[in-house]
Amino acid sequence: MKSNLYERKAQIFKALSNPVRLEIIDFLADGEKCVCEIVENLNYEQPHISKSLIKLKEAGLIKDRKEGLNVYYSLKICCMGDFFNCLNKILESEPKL
Amino acid sequence: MKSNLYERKAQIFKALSNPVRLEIIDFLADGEKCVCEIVENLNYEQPHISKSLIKLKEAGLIKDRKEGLNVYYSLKICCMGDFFNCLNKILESEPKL
DNA sequence: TTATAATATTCCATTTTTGGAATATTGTCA
DNA sequence: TGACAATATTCCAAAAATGGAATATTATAA
Repeated sequence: MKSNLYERKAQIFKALSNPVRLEIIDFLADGEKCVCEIVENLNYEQPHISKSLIKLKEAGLIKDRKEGLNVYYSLKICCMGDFFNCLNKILESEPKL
Repeated sequence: MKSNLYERKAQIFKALSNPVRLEIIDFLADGEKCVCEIVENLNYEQPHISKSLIKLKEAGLIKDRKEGLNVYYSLKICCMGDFFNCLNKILESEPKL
């Protein structure tokens, strides 16, 4: 396996290594959302959300679709759900958080 | 879902967000290895490997077992393999790396 | 054209990560 | 005990991430 493949994977995990971005991913698991919906539902400033979305998109984890003034984001990687479910199970049974 | 659960998950992804640590995880997928084997097989300085292992251990991704002078590390999270396989498939079919 | 709503970008100070180099710790054996 | 092998720790400067605040861009509608 090539070194740049590790770099690429590291980029994906780096995009996921932030609580705000994880919360966004979780929210998008419900289906496509526009930025305004994300801003309304999660409690962060709009520029913060916007920057987070861009980082997730650069990593290839989400994709966007423009429609008029709105930009809709949705998940792009299918296997994320399984991994997150597994992590959740492990974390729920963790002795101390 | 609680905020500290996102923090905890972010910690896990942060531990995975580095090419050297991903290479170590890959090497450990083969089974338990001592630090010396890891140092011999991957081309990094021993202190670098040691620090990487500790970060992975703190995140709860690997565990260690001491035996004499040696310390053996092994993977602790089962579902990682599936997710990595899925990521590999996606990355292999990516237009440009 | 102008105002406005939705989203993105820039700037910036603070914190965190990174990886190299030197050194410390620990266990074993003679 | 003393030497040595395996591993961990500390120190440090450079690089990157973080998140707040202000501002810019873009599309639409009046």
